[in-house]
Amino acid sequence: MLEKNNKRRGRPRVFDMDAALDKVLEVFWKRGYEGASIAELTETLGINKPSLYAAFGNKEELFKKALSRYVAGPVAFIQEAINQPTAYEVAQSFLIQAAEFFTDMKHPKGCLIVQAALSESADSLMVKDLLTQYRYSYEHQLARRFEKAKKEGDLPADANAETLAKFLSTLHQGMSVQVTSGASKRELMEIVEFALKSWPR
Amino acid sequence: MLEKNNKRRGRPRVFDMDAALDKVLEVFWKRGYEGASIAELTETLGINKPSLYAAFGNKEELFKKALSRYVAGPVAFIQEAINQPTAYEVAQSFLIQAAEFFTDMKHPKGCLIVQAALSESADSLMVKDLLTQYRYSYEHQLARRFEKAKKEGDLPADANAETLAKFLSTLHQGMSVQVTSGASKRELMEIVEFALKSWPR
DNA sequence: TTAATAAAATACCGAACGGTACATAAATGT
DNA sequence: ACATTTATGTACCGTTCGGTATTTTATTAA
Repeated sequence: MLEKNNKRRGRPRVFDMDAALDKVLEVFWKRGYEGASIAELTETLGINKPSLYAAFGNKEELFKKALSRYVAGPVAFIQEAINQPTAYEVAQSFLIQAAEFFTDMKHPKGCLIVQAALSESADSLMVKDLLTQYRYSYEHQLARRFEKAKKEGDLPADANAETLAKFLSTLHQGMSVQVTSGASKRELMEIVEFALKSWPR
Repeated sequence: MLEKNNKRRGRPRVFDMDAALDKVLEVFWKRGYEGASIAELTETLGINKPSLYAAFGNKEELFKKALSRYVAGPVAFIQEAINQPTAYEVAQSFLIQAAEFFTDMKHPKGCLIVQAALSESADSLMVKDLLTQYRYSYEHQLARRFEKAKKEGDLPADANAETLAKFLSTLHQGMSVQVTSGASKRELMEIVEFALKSWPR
């Protein structure tokens, strides 16, 4: 097994890169991509700009690295939802966990992937498109899961897997907006409960 | 009746203020509050910065004036929805018109009030809070309408008017995000149709 | 002990940001 | 004709933006 290389040559880095990326993620999460300034990021980390650029590249690369930690960490609950045994439980798990996640006070409210870059602007175009792809990717995973459910018989044959997935995505994205407007976990749960009433089974 | 005062003293303004505000609105709509720069606004209007500031005040006041035109114009469809005779038709009208509005190619996609200022940042804080109030106000109008529907009997007595209103708001806000990701009118309509299946009546 | 390496801190770059001082031009009131 | 009023164009304000050149410092390899 590979041992961590503690004997790197040159002056040792004074900050931990993974911990730094988690802090960076929080700033992007709160401020959005364009709203997060390099100055705020470096102040948060307690380092100078050249150190930031040397370690992570420019702002866009930095965002992508923080985003990778986001999808590998906080958002992993989506896989748990998809692995539920029935379509109904998939939907229920997805929405309930989203409601809990969005209102968890251990991190900024709402979803980074939904809110970090919604508007059209010249220099955030790549980031906006990247986040759009992520949203579509999650939606597509849900759709495939519901296709499987149709074959397994826990969704009626006439159910539209893509519409069901898009409905969940839309509700998820709306909940992310709601929570930035101050909606509570309890309120989100009531929405979820109502939304699941129309679920076909 | 008051006649339009065509004989104002001093050098006449070279642009029409209402038409200018409509153009300003489009820019804020596309770019968001912070993403819309004074430079882009003045270039769009074909005027210089001092003219803009003299006519409308600073960026925040300018946004508020453009927002007033937004709520008086494009978003007036909400009143039409609220005036429908039954709760179900209110919900149906609200969502269908939102789907049409969001995908209308005559103006930027999505909803200004939902997307213009979602992130937390120092100088857009007032605007963010203002838009949050607007969102809450619309939601509250829906809730009151559904309370009325309960009294009139076209909603069951055990229906929760606030939850129904919040559900519609959430879906509306999610649809606004969906459309900036490229969702079509047809896709939105399928979501709407599905969402209305669970409507109590 | 010295060379090589890599990260640190300082200081700076041009461009864009929101906003304004000031002189000028075009209209009306007297 | 002339003062008054109001909008215009130019030129500028200080600040912040993302990003970097350069020097210094701390470590390892030889």
